[in-house]
Amino acid sequence: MDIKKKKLLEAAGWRVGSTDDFLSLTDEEAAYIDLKITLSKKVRQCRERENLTQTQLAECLKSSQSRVAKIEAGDPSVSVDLLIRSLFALGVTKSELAKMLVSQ
Amino acid sequence: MDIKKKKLLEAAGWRVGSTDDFLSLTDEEAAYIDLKITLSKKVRQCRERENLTQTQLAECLKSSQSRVAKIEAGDPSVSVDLLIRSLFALGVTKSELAKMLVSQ
DNA sequence: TTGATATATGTCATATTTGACATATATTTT
DNA sequence: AAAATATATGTCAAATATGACATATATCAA
Repeated sequence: MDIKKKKLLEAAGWRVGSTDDFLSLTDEEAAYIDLKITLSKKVRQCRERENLTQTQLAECLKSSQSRVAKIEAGDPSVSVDLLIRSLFALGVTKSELAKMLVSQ
Repeated sequence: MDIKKKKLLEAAGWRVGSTDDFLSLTDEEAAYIDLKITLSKKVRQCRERENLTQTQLAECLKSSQSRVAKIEAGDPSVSVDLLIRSLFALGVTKSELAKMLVSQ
């Protein structure tokens, strides 16, 4: 059993029991989940750096506090689109985004 | 945002920089569209480098040729999620993805 | 402790994205 | 040239993501 992949899924909020789905997680699926986790952590980091509450960031995004909470929790219902739009709303540039990907 | 104007410009192969004035986009909207254009170009680049047809890539993605065409055309109906999953399916790593963002 | 504020979680109707299909148009091969 | 192959475009039902809401649980100051 691949512990790394299991931790990826669990951290992302997926229910990982003893299902066969988990075992067949491909590299690209793992990379995708890994990316989402990375980005979600960065959103929280950037928001706290700007001293914003989740509610305030939600206003910038024209979203809701509960969705921002899900963004930062790496909830499976949150798309990479929303994660990246959140970072852009926090003033992150494309090259800063690139750095975020390599610096874990 | 005006989806029709966006699509018009995309079909015409618009460049970043002129989009701001023409569509009066916010910085974050411009950054988001710029990112999508960058990624869509990279998908085509990577696919051709691998000597795959759109149909073959579609098989890897469990999608369809027509959607791959839309991915590479930067169609507004295509999410960043799908763009990035396409790149991962083409074997691109997270750090390579990061380089793509800065090298344009 | 209490109250105030911030964050987390669950649900759901609506909105957006999706693969699939038909078909048009290039592009290449013979 | 035609035939074969590749790519583009439009449409649509189904799948997925979304904001909004209720409410639970922290966190912190008075």
